[in-house]
Amino acid sequence: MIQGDQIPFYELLTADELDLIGRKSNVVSYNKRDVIFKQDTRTSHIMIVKSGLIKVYKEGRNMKNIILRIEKPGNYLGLMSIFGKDIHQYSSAAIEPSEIIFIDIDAFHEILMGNGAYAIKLIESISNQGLFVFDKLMGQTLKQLPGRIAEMILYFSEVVYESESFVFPLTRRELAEIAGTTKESLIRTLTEFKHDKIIDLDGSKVEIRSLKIIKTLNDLG
Amino acid sequence: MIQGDQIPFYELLTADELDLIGRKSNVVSYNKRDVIFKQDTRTSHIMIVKSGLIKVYKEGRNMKNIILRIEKPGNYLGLMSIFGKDIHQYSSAAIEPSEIIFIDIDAFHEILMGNGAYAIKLIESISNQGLFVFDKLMGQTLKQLPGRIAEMILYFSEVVYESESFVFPLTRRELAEIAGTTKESLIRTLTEFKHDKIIDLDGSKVEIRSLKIIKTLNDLG
DNA sequence: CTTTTAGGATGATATATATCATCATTGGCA
DNA sequence: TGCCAATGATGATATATATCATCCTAAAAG
Repeated sequence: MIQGDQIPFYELLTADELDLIGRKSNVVSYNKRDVIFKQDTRTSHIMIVKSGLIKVYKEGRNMKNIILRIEKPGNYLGLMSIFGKDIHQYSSAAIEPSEIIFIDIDAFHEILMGNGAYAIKLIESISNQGLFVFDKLMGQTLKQLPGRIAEMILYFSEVVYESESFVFPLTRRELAEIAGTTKESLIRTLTEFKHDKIIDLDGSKVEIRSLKIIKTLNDLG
Repeated sequence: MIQGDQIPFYELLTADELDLIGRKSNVVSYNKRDVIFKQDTRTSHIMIVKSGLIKVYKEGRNMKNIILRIEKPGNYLGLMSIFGKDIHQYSSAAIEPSEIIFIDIDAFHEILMGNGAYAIKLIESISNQGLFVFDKLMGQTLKQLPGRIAEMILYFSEVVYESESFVFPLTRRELAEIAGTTKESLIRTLTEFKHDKIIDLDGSKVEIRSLKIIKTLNDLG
């Protein structure tokens, strides 16, 4: 069942609007590795992450992907494609068991038409997603490998898990797809960080030992 | 003076709303190379390009910038920063004599609050800007130099000038900042393209001689 | 239960492109 | 008018990181 408070910025919605969403939506469960939507397919619903963790990625030719972001519960999924084109411009898949709320697109439009404050919140949200990719583009273009790996570690630490110790939820190959490199180069850099006592690394378990150095690497490339 | 039809999607605005914008806005002229707003300053107005050509760029340390997009008349400027943070996340400068319409941010908010259809258009517009950067990120990450230079040439040909012959409005250094490389590498690749009869190049004058090869380079990286 | 496959790790090698250096040309601007 | 700084062009060299190869382990598949 859908609770009102699972909808982002629900406090800006009236009881009627929340009720409309309740009637025009449903929840779908996914297992680890299940694809939620695939690049180049038509958009059909507004999606919200209810639980779990989702990777959003773009698929390139020759099997090379790049992971754009990791979505946590309480965030919209695929908004830019839905409003920008009506073909998904990227794919998404569950990286742990997850639930997604699907909302009818017409009902959502109806709400936006009548609720300017909510529309503005959505504009803010999409703008921030855009700015996030700007930063990622800067990182890719100007930083070299250690800086980009530091950026990836900080992303998990500050954004995804909000902790200095966590477990990578992805394979080395996928981590490389976040940092824009190959799995070999990622592994090498990670073991270097380990030898230099910047992080503790045991399999996928990570503990940041010098946040300062990580941040410096991230800042100075 | 501001004409209603200089406002993007003005057809969705009422006479009253256009009048409000007219009263709450003014036009500023810029010379070539003038900075319009600078990264890390506070956002203050909604901006629309009335005439000219604007580069939008992010400034990195050690004097390395990357140019995100070229804005033409009839487009908003800096929207993502205005709605996302309230500090500009990138800079913009005129690359030819230009005029910018500045609209009071509160008046604009007021319109958005009451005009859902317009808000949705804005959401669509910002979404497309976001998707554009996604694509750029893909290009930067997965393509090598010739592919990125081809991408840059296609950008001018298809988006900025809508013609297969045009004049680069930027220096080689700036062109390199679009393609995410150094000016030397850009120059080399451009002269290669010239020798391979893919383009004619005379100073900044460009004529695409084989659109097919350019597109193949762009697609296959 | 064995075989295959995917992930992780590490070394050797190749290569694309950045960096450094030089020189010619142009265009502000003093 | 003449000078200095910016731009464009090209060659030589350095280097970061991709690519290729191999090995080990664990999990999936037959």
